[in-house]
Amino acid sequence: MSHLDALNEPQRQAVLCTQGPVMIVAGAGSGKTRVLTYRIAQILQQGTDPFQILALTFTNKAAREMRNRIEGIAGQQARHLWMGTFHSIFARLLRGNAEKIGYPTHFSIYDTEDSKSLIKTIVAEMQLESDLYKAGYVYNRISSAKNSLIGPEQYANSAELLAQDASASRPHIHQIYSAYAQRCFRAGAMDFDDLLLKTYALITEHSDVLNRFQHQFRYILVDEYQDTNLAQYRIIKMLAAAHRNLCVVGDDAQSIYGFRGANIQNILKFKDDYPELKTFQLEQNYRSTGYIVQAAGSLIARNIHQFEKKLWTGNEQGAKIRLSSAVSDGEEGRFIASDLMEARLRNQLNYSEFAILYRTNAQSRPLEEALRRQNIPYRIYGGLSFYQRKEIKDMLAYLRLIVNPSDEEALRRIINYPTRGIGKTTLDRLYAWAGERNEPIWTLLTAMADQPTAPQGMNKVVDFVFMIRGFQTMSAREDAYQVAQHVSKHTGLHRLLVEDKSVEGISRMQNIEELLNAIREYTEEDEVDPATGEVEGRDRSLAGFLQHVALLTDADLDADDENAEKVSLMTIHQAKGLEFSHVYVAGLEETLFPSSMSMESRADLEEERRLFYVAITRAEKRLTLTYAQTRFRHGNFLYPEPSRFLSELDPSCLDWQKNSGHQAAPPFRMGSTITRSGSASGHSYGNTRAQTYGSSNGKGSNPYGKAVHKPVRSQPTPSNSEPANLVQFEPDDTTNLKAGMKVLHQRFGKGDVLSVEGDAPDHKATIRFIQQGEKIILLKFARMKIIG
DNA sequence: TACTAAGCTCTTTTT
DNA sequence: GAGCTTAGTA
Repeated sequence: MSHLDALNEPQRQAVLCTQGPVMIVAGAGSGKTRVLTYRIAQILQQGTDPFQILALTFTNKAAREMRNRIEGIAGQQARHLWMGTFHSIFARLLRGNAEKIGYPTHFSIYDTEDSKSLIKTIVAEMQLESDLYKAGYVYNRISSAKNSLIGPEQYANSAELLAQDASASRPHIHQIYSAYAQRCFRAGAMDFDDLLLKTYALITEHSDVLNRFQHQFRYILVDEYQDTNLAQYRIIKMLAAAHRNLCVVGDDAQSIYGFRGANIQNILKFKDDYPELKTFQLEQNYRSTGYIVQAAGSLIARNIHQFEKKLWTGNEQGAKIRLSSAVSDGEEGRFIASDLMEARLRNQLNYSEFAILYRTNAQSRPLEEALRRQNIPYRIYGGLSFYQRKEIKDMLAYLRLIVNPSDEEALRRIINYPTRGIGKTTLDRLYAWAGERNEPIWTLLTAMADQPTAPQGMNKVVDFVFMIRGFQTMSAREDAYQVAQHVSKHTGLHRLLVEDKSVEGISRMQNIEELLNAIREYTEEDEVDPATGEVEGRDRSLAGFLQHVALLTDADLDADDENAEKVSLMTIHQAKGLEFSHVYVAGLEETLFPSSMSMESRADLEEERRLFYVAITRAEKRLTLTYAQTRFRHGNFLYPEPSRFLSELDPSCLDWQKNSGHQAAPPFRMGSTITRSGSASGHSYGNTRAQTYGSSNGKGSNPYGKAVHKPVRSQPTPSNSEPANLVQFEPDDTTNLKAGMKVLHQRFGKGDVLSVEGDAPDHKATIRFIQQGEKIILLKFARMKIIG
């Protein structure tokens, strides 16, 4: 048992105590993954069949990493562990028992986009006001109901929920929910939440199934237990009921998924369910330097709802946490980029040892711009994932339809794409018929196709049916790659993309090719499927691939890219579980972090604080916090205060950078300062009244384009920081950036200095600038579409 | 029916 | 800034 030497005493105990209910409270950086892997290895060494061990994580990445590490200790048998995300493991359990709850074996999995699209059609069909019943809102409502195991009937019978909806003047949510559930069922489709909800239904309604699982899984381990919701909690509890060898690992201080239904009480109250529980606390942080651990501790101590614990480290004290303010979001990016560059050269570091973290995905843009300008390679996580791109979803929709022709979202997507003359009126008729009979549209379509002559106006539709049927016959014989390639050619999808010679078109084509490659690799390689945990007897059919792909996320895509020399950019949520030598956290501003949506309730604010805690504890050696005094968001300039969280950190851990060198940007460059301070240093603008130049559409007095006045939200303290004469200038499509600048010159006189960094002559531009006396200060231009 | 341009909205985190 | 809707045209 020599490998256990690598563990400290609490870790060792947690590993060796394999029997009965166990809770491991593992502080940030305390070696949680290590304990989990050694524990599983330990259970295997006691002679347990890997098939009897169930290990649940929240991300494929965590599962994959753990499997690899266990394989390193315990060898090949690690491949047969039931290890994966809640969603993928439950999907696998559901596949095997789908018919018991009335679903086809190859049920589809709707992603958020599919779900919202379906909700939108239902709202339209029910003739409800689409402003009130916005898809996102309704989806969240339904999702949180499902996460609390509330089905449509229970929803309709819950006085509390109905009252909530009524007071939000959206009384029809329960009807939408009911229709939505019906339509998903009719389509043989489950959304993400259904994977939990239906698993729960399966094991509560079919005791034989529950029994089988209960006896199969002698050992159950759950990672990130603080992020489980009610559905997950109940399912785990039922599965563990026979053997009671349940081990949960988590850190209440890192519970950051409340918005997704995660209930921190699951970990705080875990002992109530298991009185014989053994608890192990891992409090020694191996990851970070002293100041970082201390600052993190001082922050999280402000939260009331948590376990009593003291995180400590034996590591050296290290450097203090640096705190820096920038004049604008662009300046913030430039500061980070140049600081990063300098630190890298001075300390001989690899780019991959740096991460830039932020609260919202939208913050990545100015950061990316700054990095590109300095030629710093970066990898950005999140945003549009590969599998959410339009062309990929189109292709997948064909494949989904082949496997499950009832899948109405897939059908809707591609029945007329590429266009084949099946227009809106035709579709409306089909939907109406299907609705009347409550049958999948496909049933209707095949009925039409099997008649000797097609009904009026349905010839094209019948052609479509025969095409899909042809694909189906093929997929019975060939593997996924063959089918996909055939589909790409015979639907016209391929031709459509090849003909598009624009930059976007070419990249779309490349994406399709990448998808085909991924499919081929899937059919050939022998690696463990991270989404299903299967390797031998792996399903190489189309159905297998779709199952595999439905639950992948962006973070899973290019695992081989992981060691590339690139700076990582991601939201803090995505950074959970990761660590970096040098970390920047950008955008520490009130209303952004904490988010304005989380400032109402104490619980929400505590979650934001935990999120900041997660951000801080990602850093090993050096942590830099930044905020901007001006932020351009969604077409408006904001003037946020520094985040309250900054003042919650133990000041003895902080090193305030006195705005060194970054206070006053040189004039006439993008991102120039907009502050109008009454004091000595600032600029003074004579005219504070907003002006609008030009008229609309090039047809009026201004032949070059139009200018739109944007109302400016001023700071509560009106004494400073209010931009004067903010104008947005939008050249029309015949005007490129240079021409746009020329227009500005003409309008404001030759003496005015106006320039942009870089050159983008092929781009349509949105230009924002202010007039300062006789001068124009360019604040920002944003590249838009490339002109033909 | 298909395509394009213009207009409007809203602003968090994700398996 | 992007996604979606609407209006207008071929």
